[in-house]
Amino acid sequence: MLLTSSEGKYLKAIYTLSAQGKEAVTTNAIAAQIGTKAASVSDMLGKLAEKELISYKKYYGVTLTEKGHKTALNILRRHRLWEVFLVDKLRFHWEDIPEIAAELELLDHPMLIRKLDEYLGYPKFDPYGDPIPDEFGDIQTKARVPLQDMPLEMTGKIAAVKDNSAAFLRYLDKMGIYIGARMAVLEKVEFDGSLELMIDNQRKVFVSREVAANILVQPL
Amino acid sequence: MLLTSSEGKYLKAIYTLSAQGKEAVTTNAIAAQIGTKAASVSDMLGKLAEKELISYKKYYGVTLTEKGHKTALNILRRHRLWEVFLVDKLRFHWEDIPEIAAELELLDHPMLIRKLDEYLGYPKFDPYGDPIPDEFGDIQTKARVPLQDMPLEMTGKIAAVKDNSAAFLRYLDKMGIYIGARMAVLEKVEFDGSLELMIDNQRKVFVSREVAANILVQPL
DNA sequence: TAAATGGTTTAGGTTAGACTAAAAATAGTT
DNA sequence: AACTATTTTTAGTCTAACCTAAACCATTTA
Repeated sequence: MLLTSSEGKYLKAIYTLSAQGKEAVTTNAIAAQIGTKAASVSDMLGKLAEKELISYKKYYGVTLTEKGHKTALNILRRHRLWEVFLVDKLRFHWEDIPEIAAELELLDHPMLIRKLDEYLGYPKFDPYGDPIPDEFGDIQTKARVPLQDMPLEMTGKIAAVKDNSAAFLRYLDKMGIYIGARMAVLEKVEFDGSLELMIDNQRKVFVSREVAANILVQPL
Repeated sequence: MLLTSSEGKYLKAIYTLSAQGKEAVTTNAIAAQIGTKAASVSDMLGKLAEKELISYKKYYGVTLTEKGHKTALNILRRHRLWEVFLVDKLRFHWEDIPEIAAELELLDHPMLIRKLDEYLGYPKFDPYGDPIPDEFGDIQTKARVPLQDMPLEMTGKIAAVKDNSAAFLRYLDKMGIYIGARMAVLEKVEFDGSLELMIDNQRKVFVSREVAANILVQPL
């Protein structure tokens, strides 16, 4: 089963969107996600359904089939492995990598990916803390709690961010918040939902409710 | 100036072919090189001429313009840097890499290539011994002599191969001939042009005239 | 329940890159 | 100088992926 790179783009978009809400993914949502028009999406959905990668009921959105799901996970695996490469080896800053990884992920060479994986030391999470599926599409999940829901005093590790935008990531950098950092919630401010954190047992940091909503913590 | 990946493919082919013979490159030669039909090549030549990447006189073949030459060298630079990555870092065998590098070279991210170059330690030659152009298109050349022309007893280093086919490379591997190996010509057999070599001051090896014709040596 | 609204699909058109078949130009041979 | 063989170009199709505009469907609102 050969995929065009465009088909891959659609599968990834559908995967991402259905990971968010549980419902069938709508045409417009896909169009917005990949920056194209709804009409083009309808076109492509027909082709993907033809190949049995999605199940598609006209006017009622799409869901991935088993086959489509596997394929999407494989693309995601490639994407996230390249992201690790870019950050760990080439020393890219994490705000710059999604664009490049989006192109690298299109290369479908199983041997290349297997060797890359080995070379990187079989990483389980990408630089944003998102899990990297293995060859079989299995994902290793860790228990994760939104930062807002962490009880006071409980320690944890920053596990992932929900928002990968450059602006947000730059902000986190400036605050010294990074994936893997130790942290604890020192105080919750009632009236605006902001939090005071202790990072690495060293630095105290204030974050707003909006920021906290985009950070996931792995309790320790 | 944005290039489609197909245009890049043509420029590289034209570059390669004009590096061989000095004449203008013919339509058929390009078609053979990139595995397409002459009619398709004619089409594309028109477009490349439009962009002033080649100078194109109908029925008389093409040559690269200054601009086209620069562009081709940049693609070649990407290709060869990725080849180094595949062999040095991912431990690919050299027969497997041209196919993968041909896809990686299509990614045009100056920053990516700059960081890759740095990460690889600014290599000057790819795994086949071919020189890697720098950012400005400058190529570092070493004095090189076809193996057949090496005088008896003179020592040298295997510098490059002219034939990158998997079959040839596999053969060299089996004979223990690799880029960088020390060698000297022990004897030249008159009637068939074959040579007896000493490799690494340890092993004696016989190679045919055909094989010798595809090996370049850097005299020491 | 009928109309308005908004999301979705269809219809038809565009572009890039390939193809085949046919026409045209070049080069070689008498 | 004309004829032939070969190479190259042109002309006309095809497909994938996109687009716009128009039609269509489902749902919400009056």
